[in-house]
Amino acid sequence: MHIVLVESPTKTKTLEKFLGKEYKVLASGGHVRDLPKSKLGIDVDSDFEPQYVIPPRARKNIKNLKEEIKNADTVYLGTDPDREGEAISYHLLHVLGLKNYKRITFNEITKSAVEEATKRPRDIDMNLVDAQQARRVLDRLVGYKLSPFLWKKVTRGLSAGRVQSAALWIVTEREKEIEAFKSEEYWSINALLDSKEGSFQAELKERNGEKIEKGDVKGLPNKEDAQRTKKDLEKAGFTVKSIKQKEKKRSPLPPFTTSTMQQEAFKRLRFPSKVTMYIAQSLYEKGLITYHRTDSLHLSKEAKDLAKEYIERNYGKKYYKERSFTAKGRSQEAHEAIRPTSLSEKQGLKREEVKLYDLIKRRFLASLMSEAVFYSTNIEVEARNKNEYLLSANGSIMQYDGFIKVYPIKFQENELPQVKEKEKLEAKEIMANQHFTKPPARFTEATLIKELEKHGIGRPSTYVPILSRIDEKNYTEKVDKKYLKPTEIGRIVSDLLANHFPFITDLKFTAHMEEDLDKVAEGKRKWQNVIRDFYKDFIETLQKKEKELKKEDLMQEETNEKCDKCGGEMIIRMGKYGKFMACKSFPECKNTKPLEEDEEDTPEEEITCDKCNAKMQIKKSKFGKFYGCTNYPQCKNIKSLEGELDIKCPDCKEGNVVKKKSRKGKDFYACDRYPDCTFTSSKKPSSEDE
DNA sequence: CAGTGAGCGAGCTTCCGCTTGACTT
Repeated sequence: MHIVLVESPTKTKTLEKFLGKEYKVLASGGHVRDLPKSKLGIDVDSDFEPQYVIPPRARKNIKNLKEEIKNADTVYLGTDPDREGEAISYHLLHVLGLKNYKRITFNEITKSAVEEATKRPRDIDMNLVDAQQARRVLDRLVGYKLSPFLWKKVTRGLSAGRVQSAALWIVTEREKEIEAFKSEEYWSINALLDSKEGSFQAELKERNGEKIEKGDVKGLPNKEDAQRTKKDLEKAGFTVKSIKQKEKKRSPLPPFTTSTMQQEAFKRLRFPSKVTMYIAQSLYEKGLITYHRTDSLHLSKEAKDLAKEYIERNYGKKYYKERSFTAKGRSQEAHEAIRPTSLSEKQGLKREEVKLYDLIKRRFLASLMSEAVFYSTNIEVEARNKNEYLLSANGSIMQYDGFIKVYPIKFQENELPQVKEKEKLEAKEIMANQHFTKPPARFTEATLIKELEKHGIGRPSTYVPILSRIDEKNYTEKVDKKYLKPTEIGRIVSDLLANHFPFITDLKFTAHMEEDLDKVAEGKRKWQNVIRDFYKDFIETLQKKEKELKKEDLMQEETNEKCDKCGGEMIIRMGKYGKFMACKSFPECKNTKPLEEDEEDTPEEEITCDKCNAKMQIKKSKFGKFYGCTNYPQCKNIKSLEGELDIKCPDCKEGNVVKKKSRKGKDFYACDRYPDCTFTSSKKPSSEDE
């Protein structure tokens, strides 16, 4: 009897089928040995010797494995073929005290791949294991040294780490960009032009040989300029200058990785990353898709055959196109891309599972289908009056759908009339439109993951935990249930780290680390030397900053308030949820109180409650701000903040129209006499409409 | 497309990357 050890329990049954009765397949369930949770667990004075322990979670399984291997002839270590997988094998070897073992790897769970693997066993690659150890030790040193620094200098319970702090910094910097952004006005001009064959729209591109670009304030910066140009164009003569036509091909996107699956599932299905991964896990356990935590784009021969047969049968031969995908960057290629394991109809799936499965299937099929072909036309139009102008119109028609048949994408079809060169055109209408440049958008879960992946920060198995982390620590919050915004404490932590430990917010740090780890994996460097190089500078700045930075300077502000318990001074301190006022003589006096509301939250003029005549105050709720009676909870009267729309309700003619937010966060307009009047509208009713 | 309001914080916290089942009442 031989035993094969793998990482995921869901693989064991399939493998047993392939390997036959001589083999029993068991799972480690991830890592089986790690640094202790309660202390650093690294002897920094003794060549960074790690002190590994078996985490409580793994104890039971290890006990079971020990029992199982007792009468095994050979133990095959079949963990994933990457850095972490190699380390898991190494730890299994030690924990189980294996003598008779062989290391085998396979990139896909097919009979041939697995049989091949057992024929070619090798030894454990200690260089690869060392690269993992270096990664682990570095992350531990950074996390377990910087977090306590934050406890001392800011407030208890905070955390910092190579990955989470980079993520937080990205969110914080974007917020600063948005705050610093100054919106600028610009105008665009479009002409509706008549030709013999029909009319089309062209956009103004040049004036007297000077380019007018969207958002380029030098072009048409204001209404005056736009109106003057519009007037000039209205009396201008228009001529077709040139017509360019060409075929444009559009290629399908590669099949899903964890990251792109999360992005598309959010875009197309509105699934948060966590939900996507939960559903994917279930599909994987049912054997319907390949492994869902992967950064590989690889498709096996079996996968391509599957797609070929399906595409040719359902859409025709010319729709199939064989392609090979390789991930750019640093994919560890332990698995395939995410794809369906078969293409037969699936039954008994939950509604959400169907949706995600369908998306995965379409994306996979599309990746092996032919390009879509568009016929695109560009018409340039000259105009002349007081000034000379150049306008341009783009048309595009899909000639052949190709992959778009199964994976619809957004594109605009626009057919232009068959004009001829030098043809005179007539302007039916000249339209001047006002625009404003927009600030960059806040990150969503999906776009933040994309950004992290771009810099090689984090792994497929950690994308969701990273998001949870910065959320649980109250470093970020969601705006409109979707956009990430740093909280006050998030900003303080991000700025502190960026100012004093710039390596951690340097997005290239991880990439450099990976280069070093590669050298370790190739046997060109000792892992301890990589760590030592980093640690020397790190611990030096840490010690320097410990002395230099005083919590008082960072966090405490004086106030004019007196403590109403002991009469002492009140100061502003920092907690997990932001600033608050506390008595200076803590811990003798434990008095605290919240800070005054922001000025914008106190009404400009006094509002009195029309039920009990008490004052009303601005309150916040999950649905936004509103006026609440200060007599609460005795008087529960409330008023809407945005009563100043000055539009009478078209239904009851008594109440005022107010803007509200639905549970889903969408704006709508309603009567403020609700529930007496139940008028609603998604658009703003006009005031003249009486 | 329909409701609304806190008040805590200040001695044992914390990392990243693998992987899922759950000691008992």
